[in-house]
Amino acid sequence: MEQETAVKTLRNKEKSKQKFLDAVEKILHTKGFAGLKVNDIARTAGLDKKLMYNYFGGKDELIDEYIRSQDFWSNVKNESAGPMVNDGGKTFSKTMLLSQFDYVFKNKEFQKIILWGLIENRKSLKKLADNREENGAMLFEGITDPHFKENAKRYRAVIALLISGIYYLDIYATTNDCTFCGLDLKSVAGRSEIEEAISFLIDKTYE
Amino acid sequence: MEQETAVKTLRNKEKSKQKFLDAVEKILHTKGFAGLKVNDIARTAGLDKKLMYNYFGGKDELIDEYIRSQDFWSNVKNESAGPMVNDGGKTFSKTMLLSQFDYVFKNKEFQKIILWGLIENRKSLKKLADNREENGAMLFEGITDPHFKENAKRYRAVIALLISGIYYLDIYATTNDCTFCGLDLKSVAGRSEIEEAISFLIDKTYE
DNA sequence: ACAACATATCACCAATTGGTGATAAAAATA
DNA sequence: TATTTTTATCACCAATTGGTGATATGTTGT
Repeated sequence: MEQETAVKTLRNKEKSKQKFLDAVEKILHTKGFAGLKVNDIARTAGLDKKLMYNYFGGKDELIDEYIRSQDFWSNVKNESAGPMVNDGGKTFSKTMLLSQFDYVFKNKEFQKIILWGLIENRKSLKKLADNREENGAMLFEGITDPHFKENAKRYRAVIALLISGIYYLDIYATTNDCTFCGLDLKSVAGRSEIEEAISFLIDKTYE
Repeated sequence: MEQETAVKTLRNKEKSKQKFLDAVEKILHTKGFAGLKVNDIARTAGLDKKLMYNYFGGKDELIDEYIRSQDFWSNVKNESAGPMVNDGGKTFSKTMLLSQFDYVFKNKEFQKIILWGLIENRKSLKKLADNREENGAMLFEGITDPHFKENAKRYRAVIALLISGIYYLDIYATTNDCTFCGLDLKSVAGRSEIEEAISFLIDKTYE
């Protein structure tokens, strides 16, 4: 009995907190971060905004907790952790980049988070960025730096350009109907061109 | 008399309109587009907001006119239109990309405009994008498509990735103190790495 | 059953938002 | 000079914003 009632109470509070987090995601998905107003969040959650202050401390803390709850990078790294052959990270790099290109395109919430990192300077966003850097460091220091030796930094720069380009193109394709460099980034054909270019550039970098 | 003319210009419609446009730029530079509130714009312009409605029709029209007034792409293309050697556009591509990397980093207003294009879907922003596509088409159709022939689209994809990457990295460097792929994008050293990688990738693409 | 506590709602606040009609003040025109 | 038009300011509006104290409702432990 004690356990049952205790769980019940806990579940209610947690359920309400979750409703707020879900509301953030929903608004983020539909209106973008500009639409994240206190009253709207509460209305979307179906709860009084006072609870938001009680449970999270305020809008900013709620948003921070939402961002923290989206552990995008651990998802990504697990997903793309495939066979690790001894080719200096060539296969791994390709797989990672192509996987990112697909993942970011499909995950609109992640797009908003990325965009957010270009506009605002939140702690929680910086933490995500740090997380990304840490994951990247494993690839670089463990595999590609030893392989490229004196050209190690140039390889990092290539990856930086490609990841950035992938982010930008995916977000651009989502919010714009326009082409980019004459390529339709929403069509399978256009996206294939980008994928081939990614693969091509990695190959050339490893030559 | 000259003094009368001076008084004349004190009450000048065009000058007042310009004050509003300047206010948009100033706010865009300091607070970003989220700070573009009607009252703030009027206060920054040092004029009554009513004039904004009289002269432009409203905030949106004012902003559209500001965006239109920033003909970034014609500036860029004139700037980077250097010597056009007969190397299939290799030198031109390099110069253009490196020039962009520098230009966007220094021009914070342009960064905001680019970001804006990833968030909102304004007519005036679409027009800028169309402008960019038109300028690009001249390079592609006139020079690189004939050079790369069946691989023409892959070259376009490479340029798309590099331009996008340049945009993203420049904006990222401005709003974040964090590194990207272990590179400090604010330092001369970090930026040199990116520049070398751009040059390297173009070279490889033309091999 | 009952006190103590957790959960949730409500009414209300001050500040800010976008927006407008009335009107003053200057300039142009007659 | 007197009148009309342009330029600019002011006062005010309704709606929305973020935020809080008082209070109700339900749950738990004794």
